Amino acid sequence: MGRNKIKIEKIKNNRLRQVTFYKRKKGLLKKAMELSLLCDVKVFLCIVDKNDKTMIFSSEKNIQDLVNTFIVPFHNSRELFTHDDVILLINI
Amino acid sequence: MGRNKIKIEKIKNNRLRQVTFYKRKKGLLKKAMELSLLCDVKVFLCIVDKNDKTMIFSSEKNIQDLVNTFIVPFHNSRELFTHDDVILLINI
DNA sequence: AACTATTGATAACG
DNA sequence: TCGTTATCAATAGTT
Repeated sequence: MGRNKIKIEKIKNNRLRQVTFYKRKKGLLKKAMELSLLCDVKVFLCIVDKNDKTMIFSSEKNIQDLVNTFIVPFHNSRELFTHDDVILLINI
Repeated sequence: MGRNKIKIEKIKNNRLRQVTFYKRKKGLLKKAMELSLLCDVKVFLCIVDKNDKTMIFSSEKNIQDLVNTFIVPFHNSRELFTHDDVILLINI
């Protein structure tokens, strides 16, 4: 989308990559929130940039709920996707 | 988007909610993958539905990287957003 | 599961 | 980091 279509690979230009990060992070955050509200599911999103600045979205307000829901079951989860898995799933 | 604009609140019709979940989960997964690739950042996404079925996307393939990156720093993260925070941020 | 009309997200620019 | 705009992408309702 936008003025041109871009390839999904690391954006080499530093400034451009930062701008895209700023915008898409916001977009992803919004989508995560919408999914949890619309579909009444729990969503946890964590983004870590190169400076180790960490951004977390959690649909669970209570910190203990958060740990119980997302951290504990993590070790025995049923679906774990990598980049390649997503590409297969989305049929790009 | 789509044929109509919808309110961001729990979809009451069960079948419709399931269909929307299927579509939007896929969309969110794609956006998460794209962000991590385009901007070279680490992304971790976890969705838990009402049946406790858990879906995880992680940009980190190595399980230890995953734990080090997303689980350990979680307890001292700098930005933690709730639904309301996102609404303020996105200016809906 | 497909289709498609329509809204939403965003690449380039400022 | 943020606003604007042209354009592509995601998806709500339909079939």
